[in-house]
Amino acid sequence: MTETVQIVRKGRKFTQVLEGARDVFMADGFEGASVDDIAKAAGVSKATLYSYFPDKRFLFVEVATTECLRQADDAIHNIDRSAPPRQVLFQVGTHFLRFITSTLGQQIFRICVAESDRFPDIGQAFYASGPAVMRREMAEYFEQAVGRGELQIDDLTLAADQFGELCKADVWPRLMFGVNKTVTDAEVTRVVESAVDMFMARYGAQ
Amino acid sequence: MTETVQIVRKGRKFTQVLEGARDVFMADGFEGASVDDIAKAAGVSKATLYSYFPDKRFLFVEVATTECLRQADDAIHNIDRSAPPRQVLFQVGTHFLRFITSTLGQQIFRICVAESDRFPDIGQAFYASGPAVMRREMAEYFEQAVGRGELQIDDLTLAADQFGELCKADVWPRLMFGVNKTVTDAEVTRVVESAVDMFMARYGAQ
DNA sequence: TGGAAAGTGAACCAATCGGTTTATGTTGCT
DNA sequence: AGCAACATAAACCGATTGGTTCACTTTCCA
Repeated sequence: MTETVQIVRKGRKFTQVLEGARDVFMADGFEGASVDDIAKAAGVSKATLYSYFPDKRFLFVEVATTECLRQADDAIHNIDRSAPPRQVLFQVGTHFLRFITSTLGQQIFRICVAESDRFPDIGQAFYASGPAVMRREMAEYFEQAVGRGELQIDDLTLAADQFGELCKADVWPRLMFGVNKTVTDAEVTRVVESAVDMFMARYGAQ
Repeated sequence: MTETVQIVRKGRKFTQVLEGARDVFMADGFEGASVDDIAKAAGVSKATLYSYFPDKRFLFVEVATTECLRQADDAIHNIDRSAPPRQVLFQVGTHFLRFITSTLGQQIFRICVAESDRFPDIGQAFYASGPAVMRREMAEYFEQAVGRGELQIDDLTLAADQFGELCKADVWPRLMFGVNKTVTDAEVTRVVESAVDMFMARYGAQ
């Protein structure tokens, strides 16, 4: 029935494979990355690679989720949830925008978006370890802040999604469609500040 | 030097080719769509197809820009810019969200995002005929509304981008990553209304 | 009506890619 | 030392794809 494909996450060369895959996927995209290239970059034979992963797609999913979870962890551990909302939002927004505008963040997004309709697993795995984590974490914070009387929010998860989207304004599409190659710190700050302003105008207490 | 590739936009079968391409790209994505399939769907020989377009990519760019411009036109002609801001925003937001969540809108976005880093022309052409048009049109409207004292906005284009992003919240990523297959009218309305609320809380006069 | 332009379809080409297999090392444990 | 698990390199396979060519037919228009 439901064939559960087991990925062996241990082994002498598992990390090597994962890192090689990450680099090549990042450079060439999903279709663009050939398994031969990945094996070469990982310093591993193709046969070895296929002993760890049953499929090119599984390999990518593993890369993407690993990287997303790493980011989420990073964010969660570096943010002081007891600071005033403006400050928390600014920190979270900056961290978030920096990640999604990084080369790796861009490529993960590109590939997931492109392959999601033919290989739904890829998109769903990404959604679960990326956007969904951020939303859950933010909604949880909002709940506390509402409890403290710092914010007034009715729909917590919608508010979380809105903040995420606001942080992308302008700068992210320009990057995504190759209009710009890089983003300056000043641009990040400007967009995130404006996102915080907007968010607080709507959901700030009073 | 700069080789300007001329696309012959006239010819007995030009429209046929374009429509066949649109259908197949929509169904299979960029890599997934084979030129043979497109020719077959268009009811045209492959040789004929290649007499109109020098390249598979040019063919897609033509499809994408045509469709984006059609949408923009549609929006511009169907919106009453003299109505109160809330109403205008709601109309624009709904129209926009409906398009980007449509099958065609989704696929165009998918392909453009995926191919933009290897073929920057695709992304840039899309950006110019999609996001950039919407931003320009919105900023222009905002300027008038500010003149009438209905809105208070300092950075017109940023505000336009923010509104666009707000309309995507929640529903759009879920679609993009295959978590959901369709979107209900109720969901569209809910997200756009919330976007308008947020926008007005920040930029509404008084 | 006649000839140029446009279109056809099918064969063809060169290249790539994901994945498998095989025969041969290499590691590491006991 | 000896054995089993792991790893390698390279050949190989089948399938697909974008793009070209060519001999032939249809369409259009002066």
